[in-house]
Amino acid sequence: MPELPEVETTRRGIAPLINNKIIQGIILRTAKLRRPLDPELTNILPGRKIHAVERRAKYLLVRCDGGGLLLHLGMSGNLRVVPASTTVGRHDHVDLVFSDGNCLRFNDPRKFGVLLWTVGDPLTHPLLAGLGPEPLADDLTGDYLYRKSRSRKIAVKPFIMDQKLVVGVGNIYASEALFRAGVRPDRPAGKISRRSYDLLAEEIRQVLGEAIAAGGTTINDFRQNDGKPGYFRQQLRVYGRAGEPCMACESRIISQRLGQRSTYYCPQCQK
DNA sequence: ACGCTCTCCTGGCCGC
DNA sequence: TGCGGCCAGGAGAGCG
Repeated sequence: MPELPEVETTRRGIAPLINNKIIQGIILRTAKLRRPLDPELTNILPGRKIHAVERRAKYLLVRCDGGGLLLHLGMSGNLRVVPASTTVGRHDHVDLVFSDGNCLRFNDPRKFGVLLWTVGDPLTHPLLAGLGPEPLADDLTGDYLYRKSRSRKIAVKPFIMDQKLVVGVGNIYASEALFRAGVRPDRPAGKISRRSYDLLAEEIRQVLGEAIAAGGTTINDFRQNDGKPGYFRQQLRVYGRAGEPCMACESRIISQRLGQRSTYYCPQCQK
């Protein structure tokens, strides 16, 4: 589900609803997400106040007194703020309960999510240590991608999805950005020109920005905090469109398996 | 270091 | 209607 735009959409949805709230308790209904949930959370959290909800890569950072919660939505995670008395549904694994009677409810069918407490600044956690630059900041440039890619044989699509290179580009937006930049996803990263990387860096920023503006992309179950889907799906040009005509040239969109992930591209527009 | 595969988990869909 | 197989928005682990 969530790539950077969906995580950012989630952040913007919940931040005003949980900022400055006091945590009264936490309810853990499963022992284990991608990492085991620490039962100590029930002792650590009560009484702490939330100061900010930030995002780094696809992680959400909920800053509190003395530390912060690090949250990753995995493939299928979803966060909503609801009254704590709301009926618990299937896969509602965690409630962060506030003293105002509401709770932040974490639902994750596939249990690929992560939730853990970090002492001090959550940005210093090892999970975040090796991450690449934020694509929406100015530090993602064509020059950077070009330099990092020299002598790399990996296909450019899995290359730009590597969070150590640049964060936030997942399977949907990787295909979309490569289409917009006119680059075939299976080309070796090291063989792509500086000019193409300039374009690609720009298109990554562009497509992520547009997706955030649309509230993210809903394929199956992603929901914004108000329960509405993300509307960017209508603007996808290649993802999920195998066999359909290219919006630019009418060629049939091709689907190909690359690094175990479905990839979509136009054989005419992308070279 | 790099490139590749497997793995965690559940649900939905497709074909038989 | 049931069942097996495959696929799904992520990413860490382990292998050669």
